[in-house]
Amino acid sequence: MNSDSSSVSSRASSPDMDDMYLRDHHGDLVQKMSGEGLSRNGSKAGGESSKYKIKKQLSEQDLQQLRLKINGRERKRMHDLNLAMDGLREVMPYAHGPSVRKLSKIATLLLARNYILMLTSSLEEMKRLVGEIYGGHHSAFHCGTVGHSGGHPAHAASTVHQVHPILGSALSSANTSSPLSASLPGIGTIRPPHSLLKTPSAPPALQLGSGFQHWAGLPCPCTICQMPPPPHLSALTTANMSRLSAESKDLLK
DNA sequence: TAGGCCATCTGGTCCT
DNA sequence: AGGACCAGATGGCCTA
Repeated sequence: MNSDSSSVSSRASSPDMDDMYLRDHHGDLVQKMSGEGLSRNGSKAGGESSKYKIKKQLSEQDLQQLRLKINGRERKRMHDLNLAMDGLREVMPYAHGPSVRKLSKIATLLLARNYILMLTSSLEEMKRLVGEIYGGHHSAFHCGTVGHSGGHPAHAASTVHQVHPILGSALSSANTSSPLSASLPGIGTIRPPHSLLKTPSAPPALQLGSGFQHWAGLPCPCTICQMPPPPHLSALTTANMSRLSAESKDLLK
């Protein structure tokens, strides 16, 4: 799961390495506690001196135990943070595989930010376009609503149909040359950081939504789905994805 | 070999 | 008081 743990297995991240770290840092620890370390606390504010008194009452062994306990907590906290970071990497539109180097933390965060911005921009643009095309009489997301699905067995039976078929076809389209790509101002404002992503190979094309199926081959009974989708919509999201992919490539340089 | 990335330790600060 | 969070320091590993 945690790819870091495998690559870092030789490091001291494994719990059974605590002893080694105790030995490695033991000298430093003892030196700080018996010498300059504690007196440094005492030289601070009055509150610190009280702490110093409390600490001084503890035996050296107790202090070591306390230090180990604190270190362990901190280690666990950082491991949890790394797990969350791995979870973020998993949902990023980025190639995952043994041949691809893992995104660094900063690259993951920056790419995630760009991704969110891109999705937000795409969503707003799609809402606007659907509003323009259908005059706002028919919500673009009606198929997922309870009210609309009530009378249609296909709607009730299908749990795959989470987005409007038009959006689904847009998501699954392979066309990358769209005039709409130029009409997405938010996309153009997304700027990749420089030289933060590195990989031996370029990331594959993004294929979000490629698994979408329109009613599993059945025609959607609603009025919108019986209309042919506007041709320019078919490439909407793919264009955005291509943009994001290009940005990812820039990040990978 | 330099630089990037990372894990860990450590002390300080804030919060409950 | 104890725990969570944070930032600085340190050292190891890896790559260009």
